[in-house]
Amino acid sequence: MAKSETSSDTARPWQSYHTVYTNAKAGMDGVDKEKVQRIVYEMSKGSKYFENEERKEAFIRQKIETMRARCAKLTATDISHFQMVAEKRILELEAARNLSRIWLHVDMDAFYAAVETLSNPSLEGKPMAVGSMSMISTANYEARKFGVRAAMPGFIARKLCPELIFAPTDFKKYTYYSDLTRKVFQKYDPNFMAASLDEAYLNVTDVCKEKGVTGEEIAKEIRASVFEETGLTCSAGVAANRLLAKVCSDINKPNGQFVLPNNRMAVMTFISSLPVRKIGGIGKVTEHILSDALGINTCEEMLQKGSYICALFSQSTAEFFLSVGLGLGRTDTPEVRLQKSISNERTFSATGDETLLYRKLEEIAEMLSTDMQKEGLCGRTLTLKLKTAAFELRSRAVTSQKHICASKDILKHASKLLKAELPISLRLIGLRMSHLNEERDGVPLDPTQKTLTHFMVSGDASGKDVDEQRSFGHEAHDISDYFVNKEKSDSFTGSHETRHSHRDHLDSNHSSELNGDNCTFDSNAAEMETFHNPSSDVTADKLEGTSCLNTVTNGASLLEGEAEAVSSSGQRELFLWVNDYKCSICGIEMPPDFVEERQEHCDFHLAEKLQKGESSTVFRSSNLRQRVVCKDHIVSQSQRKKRKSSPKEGRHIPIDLFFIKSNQNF
DNA sequence: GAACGAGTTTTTC
DNA sequence: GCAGCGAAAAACTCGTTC
Repeated sequence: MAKSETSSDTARPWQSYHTVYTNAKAGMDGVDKEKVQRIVYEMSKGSKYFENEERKEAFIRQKIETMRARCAKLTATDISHFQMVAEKRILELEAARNLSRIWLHVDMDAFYAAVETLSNPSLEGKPMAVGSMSMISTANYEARKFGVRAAMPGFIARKLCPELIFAPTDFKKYTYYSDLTRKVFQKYDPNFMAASLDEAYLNVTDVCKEKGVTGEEIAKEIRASVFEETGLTCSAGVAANRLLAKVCSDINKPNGQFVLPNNRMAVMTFISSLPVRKIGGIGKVTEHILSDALGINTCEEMLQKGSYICALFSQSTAEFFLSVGLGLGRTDTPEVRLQKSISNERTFSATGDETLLYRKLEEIAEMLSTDMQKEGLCGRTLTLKLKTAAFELRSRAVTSQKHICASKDILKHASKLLKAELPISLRLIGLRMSHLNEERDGVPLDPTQKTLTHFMVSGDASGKDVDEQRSFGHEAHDISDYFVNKEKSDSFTGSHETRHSHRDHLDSNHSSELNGDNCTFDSNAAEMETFHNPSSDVTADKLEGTSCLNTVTNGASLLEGEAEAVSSSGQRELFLWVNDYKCSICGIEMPPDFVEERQEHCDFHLAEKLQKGESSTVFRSSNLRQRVVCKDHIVSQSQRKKRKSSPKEGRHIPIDLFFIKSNQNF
């Protein structure tokens, strides 16, 4: 089943170099695949990229070997068991087959390239690609004849086709034309699903009924209409579900369509010989695994080897493969398609220069923030993606309790993550925000998250006062030393380099304009909440860095929220970190960056008081508001793993238990 | 064992 | 002449916590 190293591999080493470029794409039927593979191999070998690809390839081979070994270990009883499992699942899937819908997948032909040709007719008939020397986004059909295609580095593309003309990407233009096509789609399915700028799924069941026409006729009409509106051609696939419609739209590309009748026999015949790679969601790696571990190359074989699929893959993956074997796909239109994450990343010449790296990070944070604000999104989990000079990928994430979208907040957390990875030589930095909601910054904490802090400050656990009460306008934050130093050195402040459109550039070395906010303390970054008590001047004292907190030597520490003031029975009692290190109540020492542990420690003392029965008056009175809390809960899991909780950990009260206890006191 | 978070992998254009 | 391989999103896996 598996491909073993043969003598031809040694004689023609490029044959075992798996790239995505030999996968048949529309317009590439007559391409000399071996020649393309050889050129790609020869231009790549010896590079760091190539070495990394080889590492990845070896990893996949290992995975395949493991799977084959697992297959070999399956006993006859195992196989018969999994055969039954597969058959049962196939019957269930078959019972749910829905052939009542007519789905249309519309795919614009070489979209970016076609738009470029439209605006520059001299490109007509010439091989051209949209992109740059480092990477191309798409190629027209003339270029595809040479093996040039999307996701190929420009320098390889030029080697394959020396006449190749490059056009820079212009997303504004593509968006404009995309909008024109969408206006057409809208007429046929108001709930059409845009898959990308140049692709959409339309449920035309209703419109076919209304007009008394077939899916084929609607497809023709739509394609004609798109051409009329844009001057661009597209291809369409018509089938009973989205998965099949997508496969169908590729069959008669460009400027064609294919209709798969809505009957089981037609679907099964169509799917039987279909290579698995044609299915959306099955890419280079899955194809490789299915082929080399299980000998599965066509969709039909998914069913034939159902027992092995059920034995080797997770339930959801097995189910997907079996449904592919049956030619099943989604037939519904999801009511809401919520975006799960939003990200921005940039590649640049590999560097270990920390100043440069921080500058890049800052640019990306800025771009991400802009994108998020455009979309009206805020997120809780920030992931830093890094690609080392050796092309190895890493990611580090932090999850905050608060949804954020401001660049200064993003940068604050991103800086911490990056700082932990230094020194490092990088060629890419990316930032991704997930756990999105659609509300703006400053949303209240999720009321289901019953943190002690939240409970205390809101009084009624609703959290509604949190933002109103957040009053520190001049906090220091825990941003990396770099930004503090940067402000001092003024190496960026006041520079007014142009900010370019982030989508159009690879390897752009521009520096974004750095406004004062990014260099100075920001108002939200420390996430410090102050609840001012008219009878206490804690807030004012802190702001002025005087009197009651003068045991803390470092003024900045005060502003970082490293002090806690707890009021008890109207009598002010200070709880703070002496010398920014030592708990004033029990004397336990904890470094300043143990933010979460410190918070936990504060909570512990507070809970201790409550347990001693000292709490009721505190909670009943408005003095509750005078607690100054440090709420920076944002600590990466990796950091958490490294650090152990305070020695008092054993006495920590589970938060839910605490709620029960304190509610009893009310 | 479900939910969640972090980190990795895969796919797509 | 020379070196040189992207960006975005989501799924998946695994460990931790409750």
